[in-house]
Formats: sequence, C-alpha cells, structure tokens
Amino acid sequence: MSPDPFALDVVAAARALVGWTVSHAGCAGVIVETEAYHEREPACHAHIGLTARTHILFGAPGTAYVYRSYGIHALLNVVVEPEGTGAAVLIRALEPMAGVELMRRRRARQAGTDLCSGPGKLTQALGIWLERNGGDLRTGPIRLEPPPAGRAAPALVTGPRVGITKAVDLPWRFCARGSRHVSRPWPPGLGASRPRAQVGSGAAD
DNA sequence: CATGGGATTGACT
DNA sequence: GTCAATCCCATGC
Repeated sequence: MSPDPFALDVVAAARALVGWTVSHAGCAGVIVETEAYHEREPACHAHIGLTARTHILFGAPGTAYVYRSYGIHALLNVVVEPEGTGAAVLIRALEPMAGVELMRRRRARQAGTDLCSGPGKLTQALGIWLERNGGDLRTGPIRLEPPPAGRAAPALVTGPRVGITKAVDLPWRFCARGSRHVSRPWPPGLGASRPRAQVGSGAAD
C-alpha cells in the first residue's frame, strides 16, 4: 500500500491516517481519531469557496491547515485531495508516544487528565500554534510519518462528526477501536475501558 | 463599519 | 448537566 494517503479522497485519507505518527517540538503521538471535511458539504470551511482563510485547504496535499477555534484553540488538519479541491482531515486525538513529560508541562493545568484526547488538547500538548498553518507535513516542523511497514491497519469505529451544526449525519469520524485516547463523546462500539474512578453509580460492566 | 458565529475545553451547579 | 472564554473571519448594511 502506498505510504501517501494525501492524494486519496478525503474519507479514504481520514481512515488511512489513523495509525500514523504526528511529531513536533520534542513530542510525538499516534493518531487514534480523525474526521473528514470536504468542500461539497457545508461543515467544511472550504464550502464557502476560496478566501483568505480557506485558501490553504485548496492547496497542495500534505500541507498543514491550522486554524483558531472558538478564539482559543488551534486545530490541526491535513490537506488532502488534488490541488484545487478543498478537503482536509482533522486530527482529533493522539496516543502520546514520546515527550510525555513535555506534554504535561505544556498542559500543566490539566496534567492529570488526558493529554491529547481532543483536537485542541493535542495541539497544546505538542506546542502547535497558528504559525504552523501552511507548513509541509512531510518535511516539518510538524512531521507526519506512516506506521511501521507490515503493521496491520487498526480496526476503526465509524460515527458522525463531533461539534458541528451542519451535515451532522455524515459518518465521517473514525476512531481506533479499543483506544481510550479518543476524544469525548466516545462512539458506540469503541470498546475502550473507562479511565477508572467513574464507576460507582451502580452500573455493572 | 458592526455584528455573529464557531471542526473546543475546563470549570461549575 | 450548563456555560463562559476569546478573536478572526465572513457577512450585511
């Protein structure tokens, strides 16, 4: 299988990118959750067409699209599909693999909770900010690397995308089955065990 | 030029 | 469960 998912259609790319590694500024994690966005559906920023904000989405596949969300957070996307088509894969969660102490320091206020279990959390943990918008993910500073050759593709759980108000029924969210590093709300059938200490309300396993 | 709205998170009732 | 934070961009007058 080609190690270049960037030219694939956005849904295939979103599925293929689960299991890849993202690294930046001394930290790295394996992607456990993605979502697909495409200009032909209204939840995608590129739906409004080519503007100052969206032109990166129409650019070369393998480019980083980093934008500010709710005035507070930076969200990381991988631009996919051929140049001229507005499409991207949102990286929603990572399993921390390297530089975990540095991640904890960057997220000092939430050191006890999950470090990368959300699109705004992982950019904070990795030190990714808006200045990375437009960068080439194959050369860095943000690097995207394929899983080791021969590793089986992770089983995926599919569900509707999170946090949007348009095209809410499209099943374009993909989570690694069994991973407890996925963002909330966990999709049905994820198969991950609860983080502990939340049990007690009488529910048995 | 004024205004509305987020591809979210963490704190609080 | 509810809700504020915070700011750039897109839209409308």
